Amino acid sequence: MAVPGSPASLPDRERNAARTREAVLDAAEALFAERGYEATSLGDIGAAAGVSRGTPGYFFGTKLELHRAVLERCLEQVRAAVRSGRERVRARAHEPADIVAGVVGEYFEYITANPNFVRLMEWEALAGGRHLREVPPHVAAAQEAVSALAEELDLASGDPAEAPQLLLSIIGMSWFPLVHSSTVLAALGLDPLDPGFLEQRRRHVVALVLRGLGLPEPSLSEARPA
Amino acid sequence: MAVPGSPASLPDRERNAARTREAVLDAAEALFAERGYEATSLGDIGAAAGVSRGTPGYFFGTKLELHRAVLERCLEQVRAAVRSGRERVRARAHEPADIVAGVVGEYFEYITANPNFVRLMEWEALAGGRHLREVPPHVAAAQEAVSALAEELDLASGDPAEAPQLLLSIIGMSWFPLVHSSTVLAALGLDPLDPGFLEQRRRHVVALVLRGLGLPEPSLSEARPA
DNA sequence: GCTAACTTGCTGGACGTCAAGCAAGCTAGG
DNA sequence: CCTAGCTTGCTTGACGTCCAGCAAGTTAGC
Repeated sequence: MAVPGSPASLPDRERNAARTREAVLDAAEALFAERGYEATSLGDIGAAAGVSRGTPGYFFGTKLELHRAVLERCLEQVRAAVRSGRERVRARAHEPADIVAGVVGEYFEYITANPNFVRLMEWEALAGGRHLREVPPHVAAAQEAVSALAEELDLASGDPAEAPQLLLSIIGMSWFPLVHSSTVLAALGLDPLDPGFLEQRRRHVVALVLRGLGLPEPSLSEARPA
Repeated sequence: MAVPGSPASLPDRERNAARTREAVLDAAEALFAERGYEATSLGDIGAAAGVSRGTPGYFFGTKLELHRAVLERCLEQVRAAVRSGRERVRARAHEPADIVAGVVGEYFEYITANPNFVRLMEWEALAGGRHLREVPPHVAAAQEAVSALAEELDLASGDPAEAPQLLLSIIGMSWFPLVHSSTVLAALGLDPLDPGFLEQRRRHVVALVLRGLGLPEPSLSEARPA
């Protein structure tokens, strides 16, 4: 594209494999999350990353391998976010009710700010989890969450055996508005991008979880996470 | 396939437009729910319905129109099921707590027995609701549900303004295990086809909803719907 | 025999993958 | 320093496959 002799030619783009690889990964994440695996072509990904249609294949070999790389990176990010969120909350709160409220609230805010993760998981779930199965971290992440929850339940003199059910409820309630913005939410006239709605939703989820545990409302300091 | 002169040829299939149309619709519902819109070809649908690859197009014109027909039929069925379920529960229960518990429980059992609906909605949601938008009943169905819930909330001296949030939670908690059987549930070692798990899940959802409303546990007669 | 109920052949487009090619640097040898 | 030769980064063309839609054909039933 950039003719060597042309004075008007852009510097084009410095050749930088690592940078290009990341750009492809970013573009793939956005498109896979938006349209799903089937409906996204390698050409689309290349175009979105500002490279040719062959470049994604050059770096990742096959479309499936690229998808796996996207899933893995995204899962690791969420796992890290939850871990650090939990530590942050435990540093400033000690009552189990406050801790559960804080962690659930932070999780809610994280996925709201990074909806790609939820959409990727949703596409993958509908496809039967065939690609995710080859991505190790997802099992560890789920079990980490359930055992952390069981720990708090135990401290709150609740039943730790309820932890898996409670986790399913937390995730289900948190993911739902992100996924169904254009169907159920639209039919109800709710706008999932409205900060007011999100704040209300976060409060509702936290309240349902706490009341479900028989725990009191959290103290004021936990009403909003940092 | 059936060679005209061949004596071994099957009686083939009596010609019956209405029956064939239904067969195509059934096959399309199953395949769209299973694989999604993009990954399902009209040829696959024809094969599953026991007709040629051109027959779906003959009856429904275009793939998109067939999809819309599937969505519409499925939505009407759910709407009818919820309506009749509500009437059935109200005929045998009068306390708001019992009614809410009964209707939520019946809804849970219906979608568990007919998971096609949930999967169709989920695919559609991820695709941006573009096809569902042209199917009128879905808005009415959602609003019907929220106003019914608001009514019960009002009777239970709860806040009717909480009805939309509560509906989102009920749907989110109920749908989640159906959708994520192969991802989150699998990672946690839970089997969503196990009746024991489903029973546990149903109780958990109903309990969370009731406690969220500040309502007591339902009376024994509502522990299991008819 | 005529119309409705299908089936079969065809066409144009899209996509994943592979392979060839080119160009921008890097490096060794002078 | 400078340049030949090699490596790496990326693009382009080609091939095989698949599919939706259309049109022409065929069969069944009245």
